[in-house]
Amino acid sequence: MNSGSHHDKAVQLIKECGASATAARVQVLQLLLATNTTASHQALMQAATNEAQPLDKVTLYRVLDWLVVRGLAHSVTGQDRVRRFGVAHVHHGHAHFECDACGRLFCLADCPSTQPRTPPGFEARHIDVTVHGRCAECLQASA
Amino acid sequence: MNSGSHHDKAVQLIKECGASATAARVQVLQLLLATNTTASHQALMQAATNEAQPLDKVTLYRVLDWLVVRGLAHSVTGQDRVRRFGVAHVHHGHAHFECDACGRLFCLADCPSTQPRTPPGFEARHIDVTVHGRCAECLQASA
DNA sequence: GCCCGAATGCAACTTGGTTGCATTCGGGCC
DNA sequence: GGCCCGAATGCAACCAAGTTGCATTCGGGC
Repeated sequence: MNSGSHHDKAVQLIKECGASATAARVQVLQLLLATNTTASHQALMQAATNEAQPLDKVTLYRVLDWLVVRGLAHSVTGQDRVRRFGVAHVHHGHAHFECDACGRLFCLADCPSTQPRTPPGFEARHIDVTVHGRCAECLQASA
Repeated sequence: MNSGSHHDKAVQLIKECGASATAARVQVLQLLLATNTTASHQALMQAATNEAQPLDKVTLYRVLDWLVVRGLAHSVTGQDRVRRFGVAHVHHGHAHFECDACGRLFCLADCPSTQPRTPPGFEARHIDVTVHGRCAECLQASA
């Protein structure tokens, strides 16, 4: 994991929003860039602590909110009621894979999903597709 | 709302599981039958209280769990981290509509959605489609 | 009527998340 | 360089959803 380049990338992305790249923002975005799935608040706290850069849970919540509002991150709520965050890529028909065993969420390549009919009077904004099952890791672990 | 028939229907459904139709179970299932969308734990508590049949929150959680396990109800977690429950119908490709304004979940008729490719080593069990937008009520309210 | 397991109710607790407020940071201005 | 002001941070207290442990009650079989 090339954390140096993630650091630079993070700073760049934040600067592009016209905001100052504070330590907390850079750190969180860097952690998100370093994961290829999505990370829960808890996991991010842990990761920050492991890097000897512990950050306040409130700051983390606020930074995550900020990143989501700015469109740099996106959040998804799993069946376990836990929100998970990932870096945002431009995506349409964005699908997720949720592992029923470990609860982690993975982003899937875009999929050509047809929109179901909505009842009359309802306005559809976007459609969210989640595939449930077991991730490779959990499958191996249980084998 | 014909609550008498809902009561009988509830008793019947529970009996069909070979379980005793206790007051709490009948009441909760009856409430679920009476709603055509889904109801949160909180809404059910409120409804029970309104009917002068208040029930303990723990009992409600346990009854809901029981109903889900027995296949009489199903639960869905919304973006607001709140689980909502509805009566279960047999459905494949079952889609939901989640109102971004009021957070309520509606069941949509089955939809012919194509399953996205999963990464190698992943096992897909089922696919969950949720349409986001505004429900008729919230649209009217904001107009 | 008695017994036993299942169902219920209460209280205490855990977890994910929020709010309020005081402090610190950092960048523009003199 | 020093000052000022708003934004960002950190702490503590709080809240809501959900869970756990345990004592009590219900209800059906004997």
